[in-house]
Amino acid sequence: MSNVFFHNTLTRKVEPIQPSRGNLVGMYCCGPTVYAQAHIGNFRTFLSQDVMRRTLQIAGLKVIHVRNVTDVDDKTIAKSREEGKPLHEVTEHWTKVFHRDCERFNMLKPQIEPRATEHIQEQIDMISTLMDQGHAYATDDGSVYFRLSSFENYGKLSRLKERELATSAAGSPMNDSDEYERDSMADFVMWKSRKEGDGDVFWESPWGQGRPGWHLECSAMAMKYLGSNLDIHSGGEDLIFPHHENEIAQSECSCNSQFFKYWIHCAHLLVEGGKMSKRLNNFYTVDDIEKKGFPPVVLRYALTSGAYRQTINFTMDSLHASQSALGRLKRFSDDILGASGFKRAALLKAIEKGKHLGDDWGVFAAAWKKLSNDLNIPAALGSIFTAIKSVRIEELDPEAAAKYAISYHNLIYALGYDLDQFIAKKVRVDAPEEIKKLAFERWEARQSKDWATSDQLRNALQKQGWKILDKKDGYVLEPM
RNA sequence: GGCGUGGUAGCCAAGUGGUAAGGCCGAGCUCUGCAAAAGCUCUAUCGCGGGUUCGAUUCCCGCCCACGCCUCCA
Repeated sequence: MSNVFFHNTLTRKVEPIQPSRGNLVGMYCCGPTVYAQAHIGNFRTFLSQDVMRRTLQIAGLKVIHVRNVTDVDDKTIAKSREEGKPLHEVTEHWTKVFHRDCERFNMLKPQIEPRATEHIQEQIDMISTLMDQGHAYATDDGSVYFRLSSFENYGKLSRLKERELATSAAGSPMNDSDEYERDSMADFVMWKSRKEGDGDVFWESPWGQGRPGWHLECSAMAMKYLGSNLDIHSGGEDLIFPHHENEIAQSECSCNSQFFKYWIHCAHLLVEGGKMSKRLNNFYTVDDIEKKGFPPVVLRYALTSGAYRQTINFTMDSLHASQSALGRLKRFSDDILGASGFKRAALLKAIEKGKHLGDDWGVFAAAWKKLSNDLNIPAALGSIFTAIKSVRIEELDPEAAAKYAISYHNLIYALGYDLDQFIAKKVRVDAPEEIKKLAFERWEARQSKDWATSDQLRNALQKQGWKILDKKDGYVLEPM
């Protein structure tokens, strides 16, 4: 039994994570649809999953992380037609952008990143199995639907009753659609027959040309890569219904056993109090935030510092607050590393390689307890700041400092903050010669105790956007 | 209409049946030639009205407000 607890949507309870095989945890995350750059709301979820994985790792578990790339669906096809480019060209491009963004966020790479278009056969096979069992049926146009009435457990995740499905959302396209000949309005599509709008995007199947429905890819790929480690499945809360519900239906019918034990869902992100939308001009990507002067690590802090099951409200204020708070975390890191003789990169590498602490958390025990209890990051951060305040670094010998450094950096690793990126932001801008010259002149004036000249030069520098920080034996220039 | 979440200090945000973590901002102090930076200290009675209880912010009932979902969506 591990000492990590997560909230399971299936049971609506916080449960200890118990892998199905040894200490190996299979974790499947619904990944991006690659038709545009992922926005910060998408990343809120991906970052939570990253912290989840890191936390499991720190707890001593080995995680197999699978995150799919949806590279064929209505949106990707629409985009490719709009741009007049082949589908794979569009999806390749946005996949690369996604990977670059993940890297800048310091996210761990999933060991496996399967793409929908590379698993068409697996998906067709799954449909065939379901057809054979009577769980699916083909329509005259060559589409295949899942027969909802054939799966009595349908709705167990979202707790929707089947009859609510057909009657809810009055006036929605689902209800007045007469395009499909389904047995029941709630039946969902697994194979979509080729339409004119699909262009040259289609595959051959026993039911004719077409393409897989969206829900199918996750079922097929999760089974393929985590067949015997169906532990954690996670995604945004909007996926609970219908996506995950449909995945469960397909998968459990096709293999006759439980499809994933723990379902973990991340709440959405609001921007300035409302839903993010292009129309309101509050639709941000990492690039947008960086252009405003905040490195990805600051954005990471802002996006993860709320509890993952709670809606968070993203604002510019929250970025400023994140930056200041992160500064404190970084300074403690610098100081404790200095006292212990460790180097940050090397220490984090060792932690990543599996040198986890066990129970020896010292003053950081409370923080770890909160983090491992359903990823209560805000509470964990609170404990970290309290702990930091209690440590008198100047009184520590290197051995004691090393203990603090190790436990502290285990938490930093779990939270995934790239503190070096934070430093880099300040140093990134090298001062122009002219500014350096002024600063040097000021330093000389100070040396000769010419305070008037010194203050005058400091003002001049400030006017040009440069802050000067005096040190014991010199000074540092910072852009303001 | 159905489902759900939330209303805690200027802002953000944890939490608990016994008189409220933390962060940001602000103020004061220390340091400094003065500043800046940094460090330390300080700042709430938990939407409203009832009820249960020795005692509720935390449990129950009602109300008000905000937001989200029910169609594609992290």
